[in-house]
Amino acid sequence: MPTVSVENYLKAILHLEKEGTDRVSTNSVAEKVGATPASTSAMMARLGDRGWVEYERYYGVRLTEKGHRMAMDILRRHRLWECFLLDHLGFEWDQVHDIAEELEHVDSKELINRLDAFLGFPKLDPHGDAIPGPNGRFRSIAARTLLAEAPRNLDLVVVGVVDGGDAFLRHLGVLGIALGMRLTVLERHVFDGSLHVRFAESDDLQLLAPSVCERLWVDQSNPAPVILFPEPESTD
Amino acid sequence: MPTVSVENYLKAILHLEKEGTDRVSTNSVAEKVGATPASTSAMMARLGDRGWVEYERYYGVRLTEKGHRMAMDILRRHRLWECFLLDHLGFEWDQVHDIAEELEHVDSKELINRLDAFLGFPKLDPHGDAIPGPNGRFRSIAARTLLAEAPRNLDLVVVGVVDGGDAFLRHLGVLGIALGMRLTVLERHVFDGSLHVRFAESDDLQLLAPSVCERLWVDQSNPAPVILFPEPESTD
DNA sequence: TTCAATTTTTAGATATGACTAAATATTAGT
DNA sequence: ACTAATATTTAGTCATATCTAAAAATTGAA
Repeated sequence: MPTVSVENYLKAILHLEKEGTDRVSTNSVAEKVGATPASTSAMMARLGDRGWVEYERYYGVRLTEKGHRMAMDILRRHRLWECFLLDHLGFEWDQVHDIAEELEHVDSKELINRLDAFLGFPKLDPHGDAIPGPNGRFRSIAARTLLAEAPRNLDLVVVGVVDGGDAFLRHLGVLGIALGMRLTVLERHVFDGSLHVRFAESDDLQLLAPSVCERLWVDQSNPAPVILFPEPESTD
Repeated sequence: MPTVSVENYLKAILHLEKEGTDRVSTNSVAEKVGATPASTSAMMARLGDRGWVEYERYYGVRLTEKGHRMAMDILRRHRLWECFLLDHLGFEWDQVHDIAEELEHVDSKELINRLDAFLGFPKLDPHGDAIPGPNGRFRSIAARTLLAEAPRNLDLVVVGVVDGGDAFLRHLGVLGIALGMRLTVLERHVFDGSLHVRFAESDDLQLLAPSVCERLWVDQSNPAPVILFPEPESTD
């Protein structure tokens, strides 16, 4: 059973891995959790001993399967609590993060699964980020979603356009977007709903206007398998 | 800002003080929190240094005003979470305690006040125990409540009977209960709603049947002052 | 490819909170 | 009032998690 501190480090590593780097450096983790590199170095060694990360001195860490599951579970708890705080307690956007940061460490599978049900099994939190399911994987999004409504950090494929008119198709050409291209939503901007998107093939970053996002159908390019029965509780 | 451990000790001391003892012994606290007397001794000294208890070596502790407020606040958080778990997440009675025990340590006045509002400002938790208000005092119960519905651990007075018939009044005589007597509900038994009650004047313990509790009006004998505006946040 | 800059780790302290074992204070019983 | 039983504290360790300062490894630039 991990301590609060351990959970914070695992969460930080998960977030950094999502930013693309294969291995995560000690310094970047230190900065993320707000600790010194020295403390972080010690913690990385402990995480390695417990089998949550692969740690090679001087070369950073990578989450193991076990560590990844654990970090996804923390993310799940965090995002479900955010939903609750916003939808049911009437908190504002900017207030929820810190409180969810504390609630996420309350450890009870039963509690979180019931909270999930209470909230209606949401797929997205109020920031538009995907909420992992009880199996520690992101839930499949419905086949064919508008890009404007797709969760962040999922591998997506462009599968269609809403508006087949010439003007829009030409505009897509200008942007270099075509059917079948794979992409990931990195950031959803609150101001107007425009998206920062990374294209997998070219590794290009683009800012897409809402007018575009609302006219593109996307699907998951490697949907997680559907799990009918939850996995047995882990024993650690 | 107290640690989780400190909060657990304060809570234990509050509970033990409610059992009547003026000063609480180190061993009883140790047993309550599940630590050794040695660890507890060290903790009592720390709590004393921080001004949460008056601690005299070998003679036990007593909560200070500050410590009492803090402990009442923990109790408030615990009982509000219990309400939430039972009423909204569909937990069973016996499952809620352990989870509430974790949730109670999440420290955010804002969160708890909003949860309170979400739950409709309940006066009693599902065990029939009183829930402290945001000012750290038990809320006044409505003038004249049925004894059957009164919170535990409050100083009450018998102010009337529902059924003025001879048979009931004679029965009250047999039990030695009269108007004006002061009493406290110690325990509400889930089985049939019967109550263990302590009479203040005689210090007598009695088990009252539901048929009696449902026919007696009680009121608080020393109602807490009504606080219209919450106290300013404490600075420690 | 060598050496200076950067990153990361080690060494050595500190604080909290827990433990066991030993010492000491209080209390009850005669 | 004295002693045996009980309660409590002290002394000495340990584990976690943090820090600063110093040492060592890696990286990058000439």
